[in-house]
Amino acid sequence: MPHTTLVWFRQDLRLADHPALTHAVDRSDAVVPVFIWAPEEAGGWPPGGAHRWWLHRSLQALDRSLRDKGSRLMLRHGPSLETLRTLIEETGAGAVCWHTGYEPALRERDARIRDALREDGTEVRTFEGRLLHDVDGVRTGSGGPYQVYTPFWRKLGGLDLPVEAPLPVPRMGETKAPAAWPDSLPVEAFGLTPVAQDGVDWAGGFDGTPGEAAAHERLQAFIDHSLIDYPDRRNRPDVDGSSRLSPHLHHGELSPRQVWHAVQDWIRNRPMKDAAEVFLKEIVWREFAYHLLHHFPHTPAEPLKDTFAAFPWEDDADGLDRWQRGQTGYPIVDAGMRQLWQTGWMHNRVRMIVASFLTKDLLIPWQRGAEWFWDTLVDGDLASNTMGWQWAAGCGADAQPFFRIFNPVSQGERYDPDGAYVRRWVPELADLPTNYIHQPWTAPHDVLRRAGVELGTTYPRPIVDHGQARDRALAAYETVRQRSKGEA
DNA sequence: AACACCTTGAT
DNA sequence: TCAAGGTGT
Repeated sequence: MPHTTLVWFRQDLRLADHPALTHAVDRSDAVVPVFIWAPEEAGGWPPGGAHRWWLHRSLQALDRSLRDKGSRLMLRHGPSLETLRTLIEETGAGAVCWHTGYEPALRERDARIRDALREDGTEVRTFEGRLLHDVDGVRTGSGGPYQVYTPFWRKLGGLDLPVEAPLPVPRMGETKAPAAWPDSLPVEAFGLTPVAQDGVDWAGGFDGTPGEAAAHERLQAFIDHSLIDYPDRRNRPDVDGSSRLSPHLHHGELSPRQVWHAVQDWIRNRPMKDAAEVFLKEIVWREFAYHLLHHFPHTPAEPLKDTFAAFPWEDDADGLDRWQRGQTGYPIVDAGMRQLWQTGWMHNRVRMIVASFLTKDLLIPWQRGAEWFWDTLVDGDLASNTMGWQWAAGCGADAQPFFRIFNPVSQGERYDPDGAYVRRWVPELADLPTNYIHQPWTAPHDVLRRAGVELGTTYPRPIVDHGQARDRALAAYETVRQRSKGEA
């Protein structure tokens, strides 16, 4: 039994259901929790701005929880291997443990660190703390990875997927503290909170409460009040029926095992399997995203379907800028992009609409959209972001067929029928009557005047005509479609 | 090898 | 009603 064990926290900023921490507490006299800030090791995907804002607060929350237990979180600035070695020397630790990561660059880094530490004579133990399934253990009949969701879901067992019970918070107590705590940086030293520019604080309106306690409150509130209506309300950005667990899951304040068991408990108490199944399928979509990232590690940058490597995308800098700023002239698109910028989060239905608009209406490469989301989402997750964008662009696993091009007007009318979502995020349109809220350019002059809207001045005219843009996208698709046929 | 199937749509 | 074509068994 090693005298002291380092627990290397990464995307698992919680105390409950933390196999690495539990192992360390069970198996050593002293436990030293550590978080290392080393963004340059992320292989071109360092945490984005909004993500860092969340991380800052989540680290504070974790440190508070640890202090309540007589422990504390050691904060250090990378590189990771050298930092761990320094901490081992300072604390006399004989072992290090952590949870497996799945981002390609971090996976390689972790393997290198594991080998180096073992050569030093340090015991290294890694645990599964992020997923419900074993990414190497789930294979198709022919031994390959899945590329279609439904067979993947069935293979896991659907609702009958066996999920181990989550672990309780380990009993730490003062007895597990080291004789002396090493030095730790203040979290402010990482510079994670965006600096206000021109008197405007970007993060001032960010949404959600980081930390393990808030994550559990959110989960319980969702199960108690929203789960039963989830199938109907999850697509409505105006009524907010989604779980909003994504940032908590991404940062590991909550584990998918905890979510799974909480929902299964809810099912047991009432015969409402269907609503729960729709939600748990979303949790398994997250598993699928990790399955894909693990087996196709090139996909954050390159399309999964290689015929799309030759797709005639257009690098339209002005179009990208207007999309990012929510100035496309399509209200549902602009509402989504402004919600994202102001709160660090966007409703999933709207994520699909804005992604379709960028890739189909503007023909801008999906990678530009993925990069923007990466920088602006508090839940930015390499696996989910990559899968989502490739799905929307039509070049990914189980993608929507390319010719399914979202119509931003009909999508707005269907999922924001009263225009409440648009009015909230595009306030310059707030006084427009509902029948014009999703297509202000069709409103008569006097209606616009009464609503205080002057197209081209207070709100932009559409930057593309959707009908023409749709034809252009289909023609562009035709070029790679012919190519793939010719090669076959 | 044949066959069923495939998250979220548009006209 | 239409829109391809691949995936997985």
